[in-house]
Amino acid sequence: MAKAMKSPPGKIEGGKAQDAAAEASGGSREALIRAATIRFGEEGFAAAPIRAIAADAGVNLSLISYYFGGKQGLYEACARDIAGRLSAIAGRAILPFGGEAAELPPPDMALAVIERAISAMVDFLVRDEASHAVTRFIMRELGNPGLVVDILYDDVMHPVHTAACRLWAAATGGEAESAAVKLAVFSLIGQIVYFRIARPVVMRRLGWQEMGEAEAEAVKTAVIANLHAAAAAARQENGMANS
Amino acid sequence: MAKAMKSPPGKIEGGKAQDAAAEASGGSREALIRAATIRFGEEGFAAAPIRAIAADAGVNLSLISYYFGGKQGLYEACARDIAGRLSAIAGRAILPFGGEAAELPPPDMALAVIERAISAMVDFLVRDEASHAVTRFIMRELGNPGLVVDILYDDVMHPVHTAACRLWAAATGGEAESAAVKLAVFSLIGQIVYFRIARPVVMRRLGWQEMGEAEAEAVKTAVIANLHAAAAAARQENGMANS
DNA sequence: GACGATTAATCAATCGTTTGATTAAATCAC
DNA sequence: GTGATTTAATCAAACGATTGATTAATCGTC
Repeated sequence: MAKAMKSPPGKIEGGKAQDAAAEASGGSREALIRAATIRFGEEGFAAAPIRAIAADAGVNLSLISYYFGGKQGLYEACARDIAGRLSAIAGRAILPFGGEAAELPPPDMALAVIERAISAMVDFLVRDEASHAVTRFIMRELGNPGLVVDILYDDVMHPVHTAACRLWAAATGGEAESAAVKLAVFSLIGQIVYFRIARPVVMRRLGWQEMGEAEAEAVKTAVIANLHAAAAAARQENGMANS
Repeated sequence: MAKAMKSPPGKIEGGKAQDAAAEASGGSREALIRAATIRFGEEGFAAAPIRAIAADAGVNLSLISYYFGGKQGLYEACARDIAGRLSAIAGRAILPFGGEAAELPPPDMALAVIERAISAMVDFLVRDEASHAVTRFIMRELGNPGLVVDILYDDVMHPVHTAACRLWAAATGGEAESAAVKLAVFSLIGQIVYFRIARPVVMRRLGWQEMGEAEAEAVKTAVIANLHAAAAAARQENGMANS
């Protein structure tokens, strides 16, 4: 079905903060991905008209077919872009301490690394407004697991989760690849993700008017308290002394 | 905008398991809600064509306008239907023990009630295939908080969460309406919900081929372990002796 | 036969895609 | 180097399909 499409026009255009329109020459491809990620994230694939995306990007409608072969191709390009960005963030944040090549720290240090990772994850997911579209993009895909989930899993979720499991095992004395450890780590991640997904509900129930620094700090405190409680229980289970 | 629409045709038709088509006479309204909940849940509002919904329900397209005033009205009817069903389930499961009218049980009993609620929630959310569409319906709405979220919050989430907070406070000695207790309860709920949302990722990482009884049991074990760990820590924090 | 329920037929609007033309840049021939 | 030729990038316009909604006629029942 999809016709052959042209390869990207050389320039990658990394840091410039130019959101609304493509530059005078080139950059249309990047502008489309930027605009489409927001639209797709906010409205979903079907509800986001390519005319609106093209208008947001400040380029002509036809360039979507030209560069990506169609709406579907643009969607997949957004997914790959998100996977790349998240992979870069995760690679910087946790892989140096829990990755396969990394030498694992002693228990209390491992716990501190996890604690810092939780803090960063809360800041990104719960506070950063720029993550809204990305989060919803991913959640929508998780509902229809397909190629995009494959990419996200292989590039981001699996390496990050594996590294976190190694750190958790180092902190509590378990076996990094055991089901119990994997599920414990998923539970921790789940708490954070939930505070993102159910944000409107949480804010209403807590009487919060905004999700600012103080509110994010309260969320961190709660999750980190659970982290320490679970770690203490796991250490006891594994016959490891609590510090 | 929405024209006046007809009120429902008497019969409510509760238990009959007749999914694909409306009954010989009447029941078109209920068949539409049933079919639409699945379509909207799986594909989202914009991506679900009313022609497909009508075909699934085995009724004529025009009946959507006739009964609900249009596609939007059908969507809201689905939301109210979901809120009603969830409210019934929750009312049966936790409100009798933690509701405002209920006399709170002693600490260990309160913990046991929470444990049972978690078990039921995992069975419903993670295992029951019929909950897929409902879950995704709700998550989509949480992304665009509006009238539907208002209904769900008031009818289901707020009463359930409040009851759970009362039970948690009874179990650990905290203050039921304190921010710490509310966040602790949200954390517990979040873990369960996450295992539903990220099911494909969890299954892949754990090497699970299906989400059967054994797998659900493993999830329960992990979440309940966190429950007890968090409760023990909270009791210590509040100067309450652990049993 | 009157009225609520249901139907087929049709409406205008919007969708994603394709087309053909135009411009700017790169490549080639000499 | 310079003019000719090819390629890449962009655009406005139009196409056919599908969308949600509406209409007027028909059915079935009391």
